[in-house]
Amino acid sequence: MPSILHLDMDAFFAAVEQAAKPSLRGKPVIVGGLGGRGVVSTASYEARKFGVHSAMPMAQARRLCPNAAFLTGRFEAYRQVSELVMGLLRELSPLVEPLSLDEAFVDLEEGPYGPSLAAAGPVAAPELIVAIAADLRADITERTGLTASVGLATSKLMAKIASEQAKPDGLVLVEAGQERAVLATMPVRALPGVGPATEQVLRRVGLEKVADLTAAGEAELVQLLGRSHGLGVFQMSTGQDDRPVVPDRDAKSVSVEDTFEVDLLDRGRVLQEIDVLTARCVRRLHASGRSGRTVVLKVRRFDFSTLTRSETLRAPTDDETVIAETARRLALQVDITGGVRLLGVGVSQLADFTQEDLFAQAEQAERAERAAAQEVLEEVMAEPAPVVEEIRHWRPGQDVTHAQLGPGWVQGSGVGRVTVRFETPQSEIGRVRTFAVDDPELTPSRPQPLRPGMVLPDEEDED
DNA sequence: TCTGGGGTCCTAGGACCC
DNA sequence: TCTGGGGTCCTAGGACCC
Repeated sequence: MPSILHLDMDAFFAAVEQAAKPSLRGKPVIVGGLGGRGVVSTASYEARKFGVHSAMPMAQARRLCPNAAFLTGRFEAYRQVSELVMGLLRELSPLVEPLSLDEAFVDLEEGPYGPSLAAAGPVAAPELIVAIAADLRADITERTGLTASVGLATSKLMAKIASEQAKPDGLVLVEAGQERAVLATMPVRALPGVGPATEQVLRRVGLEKVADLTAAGEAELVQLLGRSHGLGVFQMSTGQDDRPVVPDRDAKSVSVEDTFEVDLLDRGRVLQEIDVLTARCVRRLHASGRSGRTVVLKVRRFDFSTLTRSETLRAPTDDETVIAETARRLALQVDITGGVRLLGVGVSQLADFTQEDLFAQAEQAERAERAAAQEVLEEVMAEPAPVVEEIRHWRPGQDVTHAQLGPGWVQGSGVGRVTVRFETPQSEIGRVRTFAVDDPELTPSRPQPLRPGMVLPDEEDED
């Protein structure tokens, strides 16, 4: 009996922007990194008509759809909506497994509708579950103004494939027993876990449709893709998937990274940026109340070649100094000739406690070991850090409030000016005004709720 | 047109231990 | 003495997902 639901919000980030900004409704909206090296995070359906899609370089998106609104992400707003939606899902079952801000699995069998579903029998159960899902979709739209697509099936695999088929703003049920028939004619890429590399391997031997995979058999797929992946792909091709819906999965790593507008050329700058990244990483670590034992440094060079260097400490830590020193030490092992495009700092092997003096002695010992390496660092770091000029910069899409004119959002800025449109989710299309970038009456602000009564999650969730 | 940021899982080799 | 076999940990890289 189908009891797994997969929910996917339609063009989520872009849809939140359109809900929040009346002037953008019905217009192409593109959310992503706006710098020279940015990529598209989400494109609204209006923008997709121009060929714009996720992960596309922003420069290309601008050429394809020059009249779109280009906005940076407002994750606080997305998180608000996400929490509301996840809350609605949890009313259907305790078994809710979020995959991202805009996607989740739900196992309805374990929720209040479970008994009715079990009792309904093969004919009535599908009708009941479709009714439940239809209510859910209506609920989401009423509470957020956004649309969601839903897939219903007997497994996570099929529910996810069904929701993909349902997009946008739809609902698809795969009835029990129909799994293989639904999959058979789909391209292999439709299977989650089959990406460009796997697709190529399969295509080389003439496997293009999911039915081809089943026909090829387990042994051949294992040969082509390795044991784990091969088995998985074969199982999926037959529509078999008994993975449970698992709520509250703990994160296994915390990491931050930054791509620079211009490649970093000297090691001093690299080390400096590592400190900045470490501070951000540690903030997130603290917020989650955890500590980690392995420190990972990621470096992407000018030619896009990417490498990682890691070091496992004797005990978990959440100490910024320890993590920064470890990451710096790792950085000294990397050849940066030609320039560094991206740096990342991460922590894995997370432990569930916040470190107090439990491991203080171990830390002491490590400090001693590090002293020598530190001396080397000091030399490299001898040059003074350039003063970062603290100019307030306004990013398109950002929420602001004007002391007289109230809430609005940044449409654009440049040559000392910032343009703001004064509108809110409930207002009419607002008017545009231009200010000096340092106008004291203009301040950044928190997102407006999409609906009057919409509950705001706690502020300190940060980052 | 040069390619984000946050993750997960898997593989494989070498160290190390019994 | 001329060569094991398994288990676990660490490190690095790659595929994939949203």
